[in-house]
Amino acid sequence: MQNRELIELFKENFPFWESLTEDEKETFINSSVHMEFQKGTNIHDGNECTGIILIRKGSLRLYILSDEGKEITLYRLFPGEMCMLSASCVLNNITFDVFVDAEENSECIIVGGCAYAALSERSNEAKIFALETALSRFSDVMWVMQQILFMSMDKRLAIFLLDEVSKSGDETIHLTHEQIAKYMGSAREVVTRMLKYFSGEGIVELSRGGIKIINKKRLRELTI
Amino acid sequence: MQNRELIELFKENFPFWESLTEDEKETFINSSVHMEFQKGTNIHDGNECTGIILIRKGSLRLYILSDEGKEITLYRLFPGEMCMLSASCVLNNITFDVFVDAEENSECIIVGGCAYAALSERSNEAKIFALETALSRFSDVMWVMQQILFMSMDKRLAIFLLDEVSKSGDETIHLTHEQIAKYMGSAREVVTRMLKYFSGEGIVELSRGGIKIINKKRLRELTI
DNA sequence: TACATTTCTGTGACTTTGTCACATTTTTTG
DNA sequence: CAAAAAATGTGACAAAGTCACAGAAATGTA
Repeated sequence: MQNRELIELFKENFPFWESLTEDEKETFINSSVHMEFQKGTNIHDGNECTGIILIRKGSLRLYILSDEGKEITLYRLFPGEMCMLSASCVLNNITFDVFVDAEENSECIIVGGCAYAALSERSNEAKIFALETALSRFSDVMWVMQQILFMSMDKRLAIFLLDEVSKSGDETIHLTHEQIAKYMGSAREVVTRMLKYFSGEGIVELSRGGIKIINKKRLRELTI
Repeated sequence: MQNRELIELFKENFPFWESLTEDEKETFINSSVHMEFQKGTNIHDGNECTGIILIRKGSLRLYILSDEGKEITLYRLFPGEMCMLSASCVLNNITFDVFVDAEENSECIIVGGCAYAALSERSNEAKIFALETALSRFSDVMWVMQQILFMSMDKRLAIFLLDEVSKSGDETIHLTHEQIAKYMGSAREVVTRMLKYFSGEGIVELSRGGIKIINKKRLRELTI
């Protein structure tokens, strides 16, 4: 990737970009790397400070992990979005560990956490941006938690399926039950059973690796 | 409360205090009120922007609430602590509703949210302070969520009881099963049953409104 | 092509946790 | 002291997660 392009990207994504000195801009650019990740690989594991991840292509999944290996997906990241929680050394207030995996073959720009941390010592704008970006995810996470803690499986699954359809524009969702379970913080068998029930009710049509929505209205009713 | 005392309090609690102009300080003081709350009353309900709550005496409980009335306690606030999530108009990034109740008869200083919001438009320090304060609770909430989502009841209850003892320094915990269930995001019957089991194992001794820890070692083993 | 392997789905049995209904006990209050 | 309120105890049941394993579909490989 050309520097030209990188600068364009930073200009779009970091509102404080223009307020930086030429030196600061250069340091910022030099501390950034372009990386490609194969589908399924782990990008960040909560230990070291990976840095700020800007997604260019593909998609990432951010999740927490229990000792027993259970995963709860907090949110997913798509092109144009940014992952701030992977830059632990920028955010001293964040003490919990998150994990980030590539869901698809993905291309990212990673801005070194330490470089950003140093910058945010000098620039209030940079600091505020990091805090606001992180804090805005707090609300996303609370939405996920409220779903898991307060809603029944049928409702949650209905919400998930409708969400997927509206995201991709495709009436057929190309995900395995296992993947859906991970996204929903549930178990594969539970998803299988509920999908089978939906299928029996004529709401969806199941095939290996695919779920076709055939009665969106019924599905919406379930989300009420 | 005297202004003198109030200024002292603000100096201690707001790191940016000294950087304010005399005018700003005055506005800040004028937008603050001293309030007392009876045990059990609701202080903030997620609708309007109550403001920043500084706890002087007593204790508050911050929780989320489902449509069906189920509560999940996110954290509790004690004297010297501050509640930023009740100042929704300061934090545009926070879109979820929290509720705050007085657990005990409590005394608080409430700083008007709009006044703070106006200040944080001018003062980066004030803005950063609000963001950092809010963000630091993100980690607390994640700890609660990890407990609820990943740990078994016996372990969670053991952690809770030990926590209570170390907080109060009293070997007897003066809480009802109902209260404990609310703090833990569980049901009263579940707490009753588990406590009965603990009691049968000789770990605790039960009485109405009280739980005496008699085998702390066993309790600690449960938390591993 | 044929066979082995991997991935995905289906299912019954069981555990844990939460819900509901109601009984019993203890404390508070008029 | 009686009545009401608050706290606790308990059985039956429901929902969701876990475990074990079976079978189907896709993929890889000789």
